Amino acid sequence: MPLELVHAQPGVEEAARILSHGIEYRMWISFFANCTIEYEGRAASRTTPGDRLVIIKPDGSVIVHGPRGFKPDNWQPDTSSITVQHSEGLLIVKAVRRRPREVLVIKCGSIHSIMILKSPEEGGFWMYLNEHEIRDLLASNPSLIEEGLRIVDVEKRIDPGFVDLYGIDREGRLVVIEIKRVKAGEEAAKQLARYIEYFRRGGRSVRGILVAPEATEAAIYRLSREGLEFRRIDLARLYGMLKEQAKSSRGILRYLD
Amino acid sequence: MPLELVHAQPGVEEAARILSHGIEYRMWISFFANCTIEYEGRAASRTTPGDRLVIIKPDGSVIVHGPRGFKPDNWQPDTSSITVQHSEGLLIVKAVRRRPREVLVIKCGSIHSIMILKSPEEGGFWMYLNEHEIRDLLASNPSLIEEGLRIVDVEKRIDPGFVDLYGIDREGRLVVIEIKRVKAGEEAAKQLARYIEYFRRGGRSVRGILVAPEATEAAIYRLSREGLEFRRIDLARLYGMLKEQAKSSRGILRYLD
DNA sequence: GAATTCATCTGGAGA
DNA sequence: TCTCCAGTTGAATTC
Repeated sequence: MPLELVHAQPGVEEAARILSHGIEYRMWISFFANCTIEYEGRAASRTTPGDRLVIIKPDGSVIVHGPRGFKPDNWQPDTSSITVQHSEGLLIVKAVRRRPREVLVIKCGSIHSIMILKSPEEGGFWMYLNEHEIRDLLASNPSLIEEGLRIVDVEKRIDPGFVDLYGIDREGRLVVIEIKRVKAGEEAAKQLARYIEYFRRGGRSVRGILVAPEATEAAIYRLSREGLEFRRIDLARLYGMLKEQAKSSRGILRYLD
Repeated sequence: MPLELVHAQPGVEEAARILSHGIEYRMWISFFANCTIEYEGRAASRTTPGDRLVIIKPDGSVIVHGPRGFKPDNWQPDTSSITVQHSEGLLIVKAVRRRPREVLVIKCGSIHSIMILKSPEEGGFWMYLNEHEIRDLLASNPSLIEEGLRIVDVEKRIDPGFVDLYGIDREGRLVVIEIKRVKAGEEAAKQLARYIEYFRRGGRSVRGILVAPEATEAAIYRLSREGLEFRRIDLARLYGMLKEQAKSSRGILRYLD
């Protein structure tokens, strides 16, 4: 049973007491405050005052969010120490990181509200269909790319980088396969072209296939210009296959449906 | 004067009412809940139940944090709609994005606490020494790179991408300059090589200089093999120059020290 | 520990 | 809209 506490409009002194206690007992803290942020480390920055949401997690991560967007205004992923002080009507939270040496200072003029959670529960884990899994699924089901294709190598290292899949088609020709989990842009086509060029320089005849859910116009054009091919894959279908696999093997993915 | 509200242990129905109201009036919401997350879009994922912090910002961004680390468990940066329902003892928050089509569903079994802020104030803005500023500083002080160098163009667009700085040295030769704010890896050297190749294909003799605080072994080797040069810059010195500039011009950077 | 690569990367600028 | 590229990128894996 989690223990939660909420505070509206605490004074600076009370807020300092609450935060110190929460940090000491590794609680999970979230508070709204009007504050400035100062950061010095790999870069240096300073902000004007504004309303922000400050999060301090049980593991010591500190994250400061502004009112817009996905990205935090500032953060400290792996703090070695967090200290709380109050002086001259300001609440000051200082988070220090050792390597690289970085200091984050949050100066709060007023604290609007504080929420604290002492949770006995670990966050649930999660799983998703990433490029690795797409690659492995295609490696074990190469007919999804082309009938008669046989995969010889996965993540084959060559000079310009890594070839996702490397196989032989039904007519015995070498096939280099580049996989993108999202819409493939021209850059992906260029990358495949670089790999192919490497093999052709070595005097080998080779086909190149870009595999992705979709591709931009520029990518398609670049592929055709380089004598390469595009093969569309259906992510939802692959996800379904993964779920089937998971069900039959009763593996880690059993939570999927 | 911001308006803030806090709620401890609201029931599912009350929580739904509070959240709907907050979203409708574009308030800033933060709540602790035991929940699962389902996401389908560019990837697909589902989690087991766990305690998490959910943030809904005035601009419609949704962020879900687990108890550890800097990165959120899940998010939706630019929602086109957020809906709140309750059914069978569950509070369900659904955030949908149009392009790319993505759906994020948060199912809460219990809500530990809710914090809401109606803030009249925009978050403060901030500034730091980024690659942009390094580039501009070097453009107006090219002797920091080389005595007698004259800058002709900044962010010059060519086919393979953008050239950071483009100039002419004291002997009248063309110079292409690639800047990195952090330690330059082999990829930076390759990028410069691609630019240089573009000019040399055009039949022009040209020097290439990689400018960075430091460079990896692989980068240095690649540079020497391609007949390119490396020039170390001192970030602290540039930062000092920036502060001097800011002081004398009383410009936007006056907060820096 | 350094270096390399991926990420639901995000975000911004330019054509 | 697409493309290119920076980021206090972070995080994981390999060397």
